[in-house]
Amino acid sequence: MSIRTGSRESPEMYLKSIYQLGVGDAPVPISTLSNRLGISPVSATEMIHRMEKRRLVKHIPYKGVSLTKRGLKQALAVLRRHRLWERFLTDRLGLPWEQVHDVACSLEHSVGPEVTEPLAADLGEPATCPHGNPIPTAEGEMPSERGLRLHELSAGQRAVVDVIRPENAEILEHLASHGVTLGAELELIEIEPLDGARTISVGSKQVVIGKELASCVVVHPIHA
Amino acid sequence: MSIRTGSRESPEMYLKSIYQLGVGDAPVPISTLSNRLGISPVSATEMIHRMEKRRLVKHIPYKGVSLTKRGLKQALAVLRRHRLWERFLTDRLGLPWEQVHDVACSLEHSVGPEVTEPLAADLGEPATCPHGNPIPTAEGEMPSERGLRLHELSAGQRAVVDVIRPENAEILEHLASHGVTLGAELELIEIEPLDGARTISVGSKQVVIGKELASCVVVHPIHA
DNA sequence: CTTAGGTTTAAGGTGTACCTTATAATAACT
DNA sequence: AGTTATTATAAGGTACACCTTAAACCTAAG
Repeated sequence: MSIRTGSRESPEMYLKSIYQLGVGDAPVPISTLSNRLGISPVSATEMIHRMEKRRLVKHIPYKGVSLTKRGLKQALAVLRRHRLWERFLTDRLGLPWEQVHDVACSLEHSVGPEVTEPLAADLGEPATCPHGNPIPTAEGEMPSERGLRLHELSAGQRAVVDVIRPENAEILEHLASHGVTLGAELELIEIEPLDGARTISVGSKQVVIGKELASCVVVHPIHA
Repeated sequence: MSIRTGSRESPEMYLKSIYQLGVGDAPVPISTLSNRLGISPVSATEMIHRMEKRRLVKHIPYKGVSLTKRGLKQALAVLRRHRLWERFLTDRLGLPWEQVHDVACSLEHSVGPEVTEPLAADLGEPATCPHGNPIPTAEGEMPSERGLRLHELSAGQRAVVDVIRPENAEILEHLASHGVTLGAELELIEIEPLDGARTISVGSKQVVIGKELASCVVVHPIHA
């Protein structure tokens, strides 16, 4: 009847964020991190120090943070749990696409492999979360997830939507309302000068989305 | 991307324990509570004070704690989540009977009705947890759970096991290894003097279990 | 009615995870 | 090289949930 959960909650969020913000092996600036987590830079620095003592991250002053081998392993484990729970919530409970992310965020810290592995089995060892992101393997391998971003397309190119990231309810709803959903086929019509907003055609409609938003959409090009 | 879970974890454990330790409307002594939770009486008193401010419990000094209407409602909600997760873990993931309690203990604090109600639906609105305990309704009603305890039987009486409580892995495993499982039919053979250990026959075997342990087993008598 | 034992309050501490304000150090740009 | 902006550290605080030790208090039992 122990009561302690041993608040591994926050550090896990840091790990996940560092992993997701990291491009290649470049260290993630603490400001970027604190920004994403909605935490003051000072507090984030403190936390990073604590995590460094536990050998989860390496901090290069004035450069940023990167994950150690241990940290990476743990980050991928959290990510796996997160995405499996998302699948569970949509596939088994029928919760809507846009809502599952937040719920999965609280579930991901609550259980270990003794639950997530049977869960993965029950779900049929899915390869991706409902938003199309790949699920790390139980062994801690991340399937390559390099795709083209919508804003990297050039005018006239056709492509299919693979992933939408980050899994923010607002973003997901907005894109969905414009017809940009997983598997949707689209064509890039025009790139606006200055702002770089993209005009794309989806189905029979034409919609305009900003460059930032476009960069949330991962696609693979198809031959027109 | 909020990071705060708003540690409702511990208070919820207190609520659950108070509910489960409470017999009728008698207040639960803080020592009993602190004992169950493995926490010092001083700390428990502190927590009770905090919870009193939030109008979750009423503390009568030197008597004990009882739940307010709000506290009761919340306790039953936690219990519902707990027992639904237990069902999920056994029915859907095939985890063993004796292990699901601890896992459910961490899951029960992570999600609200937006998840547990669809979960209940998916599980077929079960009425009891895998250990036989009744699941409170979504409206916060607790189905009556008064049964006879094994130690209340007299020699010669036959009965069927309905519930085992508390859901402690050690207890569950020990009883199971003696053939005392849900639905098992048993007969009380003899009550040992002084200690009050019970000799019972289960299946074709005779086993002896202590009085304390016997009180964990809820049964309903049958006509021999 | 007194006293032993359980209960409560008080006082001081720990560790985690956040906050603000202010100062120091560095990097990067002109 | 000097200034600016970012980044880090220092100092002091809050809140939660636990801890110990010690003193005050009540209750119930002899």
